[in-house]
Amino acid sequence: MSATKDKILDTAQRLIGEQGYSATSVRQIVTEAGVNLAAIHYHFGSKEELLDAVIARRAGPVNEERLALLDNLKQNSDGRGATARQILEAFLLPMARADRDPGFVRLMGRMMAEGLLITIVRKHFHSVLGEFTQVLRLTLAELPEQEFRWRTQFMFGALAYTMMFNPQNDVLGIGTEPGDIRARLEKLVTFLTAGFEAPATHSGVNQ
Amino acid sequence: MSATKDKILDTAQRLIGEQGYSATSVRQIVTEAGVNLAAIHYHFGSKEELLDAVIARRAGPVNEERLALLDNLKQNSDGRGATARQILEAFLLPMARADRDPGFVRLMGRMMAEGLLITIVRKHFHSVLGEFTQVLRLTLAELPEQEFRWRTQFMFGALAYTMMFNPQNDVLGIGTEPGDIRARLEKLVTFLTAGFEAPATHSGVNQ
DNA sequence: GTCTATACTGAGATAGAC
DNA sequence: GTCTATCTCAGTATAGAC
Repeated sequence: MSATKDKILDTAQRLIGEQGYSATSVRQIVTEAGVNLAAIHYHFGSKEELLDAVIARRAGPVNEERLALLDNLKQNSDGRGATARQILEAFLLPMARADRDPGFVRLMGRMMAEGLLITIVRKHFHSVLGEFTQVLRLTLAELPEQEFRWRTQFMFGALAYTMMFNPQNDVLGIGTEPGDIRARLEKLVTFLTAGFEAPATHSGVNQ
Repeated sequence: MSATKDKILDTAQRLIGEQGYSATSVRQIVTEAGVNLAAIHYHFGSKEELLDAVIARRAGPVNEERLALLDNLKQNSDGRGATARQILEAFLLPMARADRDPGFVRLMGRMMAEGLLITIVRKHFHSVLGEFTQVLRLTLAELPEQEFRWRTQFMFGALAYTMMFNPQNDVLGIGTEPGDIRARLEKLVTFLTAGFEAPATHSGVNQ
């Protein structure tokens, strides 16, 4: 692994996390990394594949910890299933481990929020997400299917906003303080647990 | 108001809502609208000001209905304040009125999610958002300040994802059905109400 | 007042010299 | 492995036709 490659990965993660994918040019990345423009094409093929490499570099450990925690839940909660809170903690808190590399958390939030290159995000997280929604579905078995799926969507939106939050450009202008990532995600778990456990919406035709 | 201007506004709203702001070129907009490239500069000045005009065209009625509903709540809930659910309904459901122009809802979701041109979104919605968070803060007076602010962030993330949802490019791949926008937002109100009313997170140093 | 043709700068991608 | 030159397409700007 060349030093050039690492410098590009580090710089790309930082700049894309701060500014977004589209707003970050490869020319800015190579300038700040101190390498040549064509180096990105040589090492990664394209801007999009560079992003893929940035995510691939850090996604593995996070997913491994998630699955390990989920396995623990499956074994220790014999009889009745794990609680929604336990499942959500197992899914969300491993991201806080990446706190040693906070740029990765922000980058993932950006990617989930922008929604354009979501195929790359799915490539690295789709299977583990499927495992979690399956377990969570059993715990919330009484919830109508559409209500459950929409709540999963709500979770992702809230998670994306939480991860990409940056006090420097507070999108809401409400003065939220960052705190460390773990404290953030713990607040999110509280919020989501209550949301998922709420009784189903009683509405008219469209359930 | 020229027909050219309207055609540009309609096409821009649709394409940006579907593809995102950065992924939509002004050349694509003028081609599909059947007008000349320079028309965007002539009528709006720039791509960014075009987006501003698209939002300005629809934001007014939504905000007026929001404030009217909030005023009703203030008057009818003498003694104790309005419930969190009532406040969230007054803030979220007026967007469903724009269901007659579903492209606007999707566009707003995109803009909130992308976060790059959030200054434009804030320009049209910041003051009404401030009114709502103020009223909601009184109802949830016992909640620690940081917990309340983070929950507002969670709300925005979930709202952005909900509004920009498009079954054609389901970002999570979980097969969520769209339903109509009102049914979606009602489910979101249920979810958010429970989340906001949850007891504060009991944690260590970082409250 | 509106619209068109055209040119300018900077982006990502790529071929080929070294 | 690295760099220069160049291609295409993006947003923008302007001169001038109607």
